[in-house]
Amino acid sequence: MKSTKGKTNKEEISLDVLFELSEFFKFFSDTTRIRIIEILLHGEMSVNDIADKLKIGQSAVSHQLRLLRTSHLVRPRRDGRTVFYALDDEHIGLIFQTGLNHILHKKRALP
Amino acid sequence: MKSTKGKTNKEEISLDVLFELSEFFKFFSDTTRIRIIEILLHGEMSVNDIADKLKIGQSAVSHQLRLLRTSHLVRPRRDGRTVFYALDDEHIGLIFQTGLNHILHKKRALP
DNA sequence: TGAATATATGAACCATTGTTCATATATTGG
DNA sequence: CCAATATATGAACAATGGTTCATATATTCA
Repeated sequence: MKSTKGKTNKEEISLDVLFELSEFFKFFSDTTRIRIIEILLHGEMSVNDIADKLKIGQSAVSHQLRLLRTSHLVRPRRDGRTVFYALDDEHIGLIFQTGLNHILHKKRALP
Repeated sequence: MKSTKGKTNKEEISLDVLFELSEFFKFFSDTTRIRIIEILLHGEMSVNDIADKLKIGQSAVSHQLRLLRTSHLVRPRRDGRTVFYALDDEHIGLIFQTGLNHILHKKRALP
């Protein structure tokens, strides 16, 4: 058998892919980053505005944005001296929402 | 307005929930843990068998399992001296698969 | 009960990571 | 060009996290 695309299957998942997968989830596993992601789900925003909104340093935000940018989760758009960041990956919202649903369902004790 | 359950909405998400969400994604953000989770997606398995299969120490596996058990992601079942672990949360498969699909799509350059 | 086997746990250790501080780079308006 | 503003970046630091080692606990079988 070769490939049963989609759905849950019992095929072997390579170590490489599992590693990438854990690396991918890492982006969502930090409070600052997930707050940034949540903000960007509503639309693009400048670095300073993000920092102000989260009440954390500009540098911290910039460092995290670099991480996300390097991995193509966010995309910068320069307008004059301000840089606006937006989500660069359509799947991010889905991952975020899937996790969020889990948390909320658990909280409300809904199976 | 009170609550628009489900789907994507633009309601405020509390800091607490965002924190919990990042904590939840943390379980998937380590190679060892995600490999354990992947194994358990196929069904329950004993601690030693997991360690053997992953070729890592029994202690390391046990430590990670405790973490997952404490957070109710896995559930132990004792049979004699061996303890079998199984996934204890129906949403785990969904999260895993959602992330996996993202990785695979990205790899195959399918938008 | 005592040896053997399976799992759990605590402490120590090293690596990773997120923040801060200082500073560099970039852009605009005067 | 110069001052002001916005963002980026490197180094240092503290905290967190995952593994290992040694040992404890639990269970079965002879």
